[in-house]
Amino acid sequence: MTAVMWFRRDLRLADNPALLDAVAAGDGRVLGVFAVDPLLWDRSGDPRRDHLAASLRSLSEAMGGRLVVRRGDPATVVPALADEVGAASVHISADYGPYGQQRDQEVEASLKCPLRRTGSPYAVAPGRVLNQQGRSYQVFTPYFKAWLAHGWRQPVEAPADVTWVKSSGEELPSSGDGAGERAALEHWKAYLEDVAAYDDERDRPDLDSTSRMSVPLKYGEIHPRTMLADLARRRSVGAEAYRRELAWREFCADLLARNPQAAWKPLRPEFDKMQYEEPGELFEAWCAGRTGFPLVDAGMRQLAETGFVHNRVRMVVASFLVKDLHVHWRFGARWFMRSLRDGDLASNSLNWQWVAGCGADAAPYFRIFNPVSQGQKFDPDGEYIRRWVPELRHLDGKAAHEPWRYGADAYPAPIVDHSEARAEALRRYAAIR
DNA sequence: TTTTGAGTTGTTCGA
DNA sequence: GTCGAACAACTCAAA
Repeated sequence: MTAVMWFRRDLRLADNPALLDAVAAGDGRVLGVFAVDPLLWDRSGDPRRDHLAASLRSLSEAMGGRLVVRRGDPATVVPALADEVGAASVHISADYGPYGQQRDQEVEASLKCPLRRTGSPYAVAPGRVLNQQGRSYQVFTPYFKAWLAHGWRQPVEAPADVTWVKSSGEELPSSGDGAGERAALEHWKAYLEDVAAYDDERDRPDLDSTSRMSVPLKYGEIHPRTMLADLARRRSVGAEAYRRELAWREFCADLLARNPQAAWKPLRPEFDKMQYEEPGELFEAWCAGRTGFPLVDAGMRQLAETGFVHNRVRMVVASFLVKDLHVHWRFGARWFMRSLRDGDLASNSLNWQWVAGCGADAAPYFRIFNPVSQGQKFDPDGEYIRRWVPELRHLDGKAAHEPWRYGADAYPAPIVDHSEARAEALRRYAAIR
């Protein structure tokens, strides 16, 4: 017999229980497939497409070049391959996103053999952490405590003996540098040496001392269970703080699984009445990094140039769009999803909602980031600004955060008055209460 | 059953 | 310059 392992966002061989099940079901003979879904591919920006292609290349190399990549609707591609090899079963790691759940049901309906779900991209699958009433949590801290108490299994090894079954498929790009399971593990092991400093330094975009694990996690090049096992061996405040961030990722996935509409609609219904501006010139200035606020522009340019933005800066640019420009968060969320290499629907949408004040355990409406003071606080020497905004490289130290005081002809003037914009945001929030 | 205290990331204002 | 208060409303768990 042969089993099919349908890879999606679990592009690794180690710590992959679904793959172990496929190997067992196929008695060692497994056909590994990745279906390039045009619906998802066309919606992704270049950074995600590039990374996915490179990661598939890396996975295929680890499989002796036998990963079968086919382009097309998974509901056609996967059953066709299963027929081709007379598969006993098709194996997946469960997807809890709104699109993925529907797609998997359609594939299941088209298959002649069973679709077996084993594991998920999370240490604790969405829907497993429940309060005493048997419902999902709306507040992070109690969720976190229950998540810790729930616990997770230990990582599992890569399968020892697999005969990867051949079939025809698309050519993969030749370069897989920096992507894939091996790169993810090497990067993670190196980062672990610094995780103790995470608590103190993670908010500093100039130091760039975050783990950068969002991309490997997005594609499942590593499983969070592997990371949690490593963190458990390191008792430090930094390791504890890092574990909390992994739990936030799972909290977001849990919320989205239970509220599929939360991808683009506010969780709190009163926000349907919130007054927003249509995205126009100001929105375009935000996208392009030409708002005249150095920290906002540095972040948006880092995003455009690299497909990544430091976490602290993501909050600042998001707050600026929603609370200074009064544009609906979904436009920002959509821009992020197109631009980010690590773009994950659950983390992206729920964190935008958190900033906008309409999500679960959301930031209070009166918490409005001041882009200048955030810059002075978290980029004290202005280095992050000078790295991404060349027009301001002539300004020393903190002066880079207030170019209007020190002169910078090539740089735009602020497109709004922050103090007035803040007051307006507070008025609009008051109106829906 | 009811009450109480606590809860990711901030800013401004006035003493 | 430093410091505390105010800026809501609601969920959840413990008492």
